[in-house]
Amino acid sequence: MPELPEVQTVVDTLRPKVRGKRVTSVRLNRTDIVQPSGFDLVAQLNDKIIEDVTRRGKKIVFRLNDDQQFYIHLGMTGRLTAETTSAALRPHTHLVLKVADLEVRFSDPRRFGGVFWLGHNASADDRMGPEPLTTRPQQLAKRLAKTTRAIKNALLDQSLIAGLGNIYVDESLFRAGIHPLVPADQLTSDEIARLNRAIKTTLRRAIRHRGSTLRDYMDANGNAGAFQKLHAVYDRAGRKCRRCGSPIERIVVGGRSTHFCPHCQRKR
DNA sequence: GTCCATGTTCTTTA
DNA sequence: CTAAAGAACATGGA
Repeated sequence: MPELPEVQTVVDTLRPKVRGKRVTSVRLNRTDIVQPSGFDLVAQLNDKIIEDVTRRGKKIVFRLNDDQQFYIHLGMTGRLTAETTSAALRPHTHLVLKVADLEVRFSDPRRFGGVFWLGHNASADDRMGPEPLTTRPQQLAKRLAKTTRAIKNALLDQSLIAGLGNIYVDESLFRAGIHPLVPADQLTSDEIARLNRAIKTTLRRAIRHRGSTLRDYMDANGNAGAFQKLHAVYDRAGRKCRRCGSPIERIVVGGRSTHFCPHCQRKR
């Protein structure tokens, strides 16, 4: 559920509710969602002030008043919400922070997400590629030239470019008119310029529509996104291409379902 | 029962 | 040695 636009929307809705506020209690229901394992999250978080909440790739980064940092990754099914104490607790709620009159709750049925302590020294940038909203075409070109993998797989690699996932890679490739199986190092500079632009436009539109809700995603206020209604290819196999009317195809690339228009995204 | 899922990391293969 | 491909993780919905 959570790629860059969804994570950005969570941060945008959570930040005003917690920034500058003190964590007055910490309840950790499952210790195995914390990294490094065995770390005493409760002791380290309790009574700290949340100075800021920001996004890096798909990470939700918290900075505390003692200048320590940690991040929450939502994995596939994670939700991070700020709710009143009386709101019903979702199943699989692993962490609850009391912040002012609200509870910040992290729930995640599949537990692919988690809480990652960075402390003073570790950085949220570790093994992360550039932010796609500010990546320049030449920068993307240089990175793509280093791999023979299909462009679909390359764009999913967070160390190549950070924040894209299965939905927005498919949507961006459609907008750029590039077939998902083209080897990354064979894209022309023209195609890369188009791709770079398509990624930015797609992500900005998705953020404007508060992300895509397919099943689990909601922002910190519990609201679903609306961008799924505007998807051109993702989860639209067999339906008509919005541009040319051809049926959208679904193939499997690197174990992930991949959607594209065989007419608008020709393989060379 | 089967297959599939918005993600990442570890292991195996080439 | 390195890059790429595959398996694994855990749960729930169709």
